[in-house]
Amino acid sequence: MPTGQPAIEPSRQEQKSERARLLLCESTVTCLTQYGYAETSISRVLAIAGVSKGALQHHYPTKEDLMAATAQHLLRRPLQQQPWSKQDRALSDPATREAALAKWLKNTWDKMINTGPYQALLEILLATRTDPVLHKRINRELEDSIRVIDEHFCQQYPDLNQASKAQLQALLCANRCLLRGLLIEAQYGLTSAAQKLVLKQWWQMLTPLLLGHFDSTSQLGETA
Amino acid sequence: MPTGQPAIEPSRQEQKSERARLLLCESTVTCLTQYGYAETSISRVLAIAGVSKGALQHHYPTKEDLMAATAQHLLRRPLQQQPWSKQDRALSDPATREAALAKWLKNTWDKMINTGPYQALLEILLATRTDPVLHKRINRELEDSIRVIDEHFCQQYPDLNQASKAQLQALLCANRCLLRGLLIEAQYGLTSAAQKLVLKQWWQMLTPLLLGHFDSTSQLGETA
DNA sequence: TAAAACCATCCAATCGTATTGTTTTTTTTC
DNA sequence: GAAAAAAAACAATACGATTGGATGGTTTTA
Repeated sequence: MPTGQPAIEPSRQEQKSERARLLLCESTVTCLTQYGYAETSISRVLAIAGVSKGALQHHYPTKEDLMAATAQHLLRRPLQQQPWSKQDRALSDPATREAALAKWLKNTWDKMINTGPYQALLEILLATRTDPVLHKRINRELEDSIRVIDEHFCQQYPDLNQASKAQLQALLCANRCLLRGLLIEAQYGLTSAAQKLVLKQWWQMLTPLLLGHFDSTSQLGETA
Repeated sequence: MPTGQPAIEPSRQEQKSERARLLLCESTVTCLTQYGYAETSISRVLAIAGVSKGALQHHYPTKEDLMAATAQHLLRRPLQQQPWSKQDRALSDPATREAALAKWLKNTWDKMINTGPYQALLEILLATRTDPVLHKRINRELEDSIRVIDEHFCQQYPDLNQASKAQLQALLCANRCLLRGLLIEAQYGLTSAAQKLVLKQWWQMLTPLLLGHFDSTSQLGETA
């Protein structure tokens, strides 16, 4: 039935609109990674997208609308990040677990943080510090995004008590922070070898603590 | 002898000039922390400093000059950071060492990273990613600043072989990165308690590795 | 025919910089 | 050592370019 449930298939106009919005957001991302937040202007985004000013203003009336939409676009991207293993629960073997975790850690850096889109997101994030209006528009989605990722990670653990979960979240937060900071550090005077060494060292510190919570009896590095 | 060696005491004009430059740089810092890089304009700095446009342009002809000088001003600040102990070498006792290190770690966060001036520096650093000209002007001083801090830290160790030093530098870099990332994370949805937990966890992971290099025999978490 | 998508142009405001003039300090010269 | 010339510090204003946003018209889709 073509029109059995109305609004189930997007109309041609809706498709067009969505494609246009996507193009604009992606152009904004390109602009942010290439020129930074301070130098990201409406006209520059327009030039990259190859559309007119009126088109942009039709979809996103103000620059703030465009930025909020772009942030949303960027935040929804990493949620596709795979968990430890494609198939659920093949992590009964400790060695498998460690390998899967190592892969996840590496993946987080290679495919999530150390990428153009994340640079763009970082530009927006830093800008929101001094832009309360934009901050308010993005904050909720941002917190949700983090929560989902953390939750997703924790679900790999069979049964997690409150204290263990708190520590895990702290470790995940630390991981985010370190990688984010490393992305910035990598801009100046950090050789590729030095960067690898830092990552190796960090993962070496992190891995046993993350794996430790699988056996509820042995909890390495317990806090308090 | 007042004029024994000429040009030893700064002339009145030089004093005036230096005071003006300092005022301008500090106003720029205020502007950066308050409004961010994108919203830091000449006129805003002028308003904060309370001087005329001509005055600024006399000391710093272009905005880039002002930013470079401000970055320099900010980079020279943290070098006053104290080492582990005020007096050299009172670290023979392991317990004293640990206490001194804990203090140093806490101090690095409280007095160096988690501050307005560092926020300002971070704004400039992120901006340099997409501003090659500014990047080039600042890069050397930036690298030097890091190197000095690292070197200063390593000097606390009596005799350090090459491998140990490499690991120490990786750990110090990781520390910088994590704290920098935490500063950004703290902007959104990170409770004060959660932040403390992350810091506590991180310091707990870091401390034994940093202290391990005092005894050249036992090297914890050795790499490769 | 109405609405959505898109385009071309215009607008006031602000950007960073250049220009010119005034005041203060330093240097030169008698 | 005081007057004159030079230079530095600072101020006021002007300038072209660009900013984000507004307006009115044209094409496409419903």
